[in-house]
Amino acid sequence: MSRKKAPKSVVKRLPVYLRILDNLIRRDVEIISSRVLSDETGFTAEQIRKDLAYFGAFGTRGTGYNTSYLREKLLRIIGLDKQTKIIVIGFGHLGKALTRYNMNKNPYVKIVGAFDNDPNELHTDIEGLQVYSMDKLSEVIQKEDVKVAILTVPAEVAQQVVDILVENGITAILNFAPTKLHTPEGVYVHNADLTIELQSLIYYSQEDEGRALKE
Amino acid sequence: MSRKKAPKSVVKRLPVYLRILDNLIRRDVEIISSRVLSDETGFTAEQIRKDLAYFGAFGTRGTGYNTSYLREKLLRIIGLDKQTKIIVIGFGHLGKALTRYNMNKNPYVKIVGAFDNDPNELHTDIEGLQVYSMDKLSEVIQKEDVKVAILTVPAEVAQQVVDILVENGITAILNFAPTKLHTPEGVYVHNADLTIELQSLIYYSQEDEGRALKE
DNA sequence: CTGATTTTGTGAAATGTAAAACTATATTCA
DNA sequence: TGAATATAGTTTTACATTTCACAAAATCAG
Repeated sequence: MSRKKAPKSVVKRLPVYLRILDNLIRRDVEIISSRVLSDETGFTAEQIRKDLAYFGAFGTRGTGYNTSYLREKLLRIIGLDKQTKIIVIGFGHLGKALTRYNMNKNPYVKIVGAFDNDPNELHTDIEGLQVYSMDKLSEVIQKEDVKVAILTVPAEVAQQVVDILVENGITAILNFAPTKLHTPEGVYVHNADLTIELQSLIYYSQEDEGRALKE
Repeated sequence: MSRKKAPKSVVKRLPVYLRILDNLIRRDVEIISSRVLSDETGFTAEQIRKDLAYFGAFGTRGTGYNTSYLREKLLRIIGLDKQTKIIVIGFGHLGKALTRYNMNKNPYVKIVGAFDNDPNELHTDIEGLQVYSMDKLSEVIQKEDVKVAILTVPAEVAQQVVDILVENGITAILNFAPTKLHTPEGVYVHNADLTIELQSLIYYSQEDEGRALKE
């Protein structure tokens, strides 16, 4: 039976389920119900079951889900069953912090290179990390067959860098540059614009949301 | 005439409009149509008009929007007409990078303090920034009357820190800790979980999204 | 000044997403 | 063994958001 394409909102929840499963397995929990997953994640049990149903039937009625089995399935669905190669472009403070973060906390990905224009940034104290000058970008992407890039360059040069990325086969970009990127069909961009996150947060920080009303 | 509460999706777009307006004003553009705003933002013109309609009628039919006027209105709606005080909790690499980023790029906010447990992190080369030990948290929040916090502490201590934040009147949290936070009604949490962003990106990086289908 | 044009603002329709209700299947225990 | 219980999977309903279509208002051309 054929299923519909999973909406973005569903895909965003899969890594949350995965993380919870990792925690449960570490605590030797073998079976978990959608009800308990609901408590752990904050999503409703119905939603969790529905989300998983986009990809198959992984549970046992009357019992629940086997944590290890469901984890394996999720890894495969998300695409983490094989290690994903990633590059970081823009190696300022943010780029460095993100690189460190992922190398320490994210076993499913491997950062195969960082890139910066500024020669001062071309050496690093991060162990096992190759830092290249920007003109090595095409070469490394092709040689390592990289599909995913994290972008932390200044807004002014972001589009120009993205054009190179796309040209060399990058298909997904996590964009921290505060600008809209233009990409062809088939290249997925997720904007992680910290200024926008913060500003929308400030909206909600004000008790007087009544300013949104007029009479 | 009374308007409905603006949905989250609308609030998330307001800062995008604001950024475009800032750029236009810098280029001395005085009038802008929803059509051109659409080109700049990637959102449809209808959506932009509808978004703005949640808060009032700011344009002139037949002409468009006055950039300076709309900017003033948006600043007021978002809550950026007065400078917002912010604290950063967790002053590791990510906390430092975010602090620097906001101090350099975000004129609408002021970071009034950073906090960390580790004494090594309590001095900084960031000019004009106060770094405190964690036990000063309550005191500073109350003295400065802070409402917004950026959280970059380890997952294990995140909830415990959040409890202190809430207790002292913080109403909005930008959470980078990879864990679900429990907060009372009225406290807004935005999760900026970089691992989850990256993993959902990897899902889309795979040409074969057909794995989402079964036959 | 009048008709054509532009562009906003808004009610209605369509779409997408989440929640609820229901059905099917497995387990447990008397 | 079989009734009661638990829980996944599916269908239906409700809700939220976006898109569409058009009326209202301003501008412009002659």
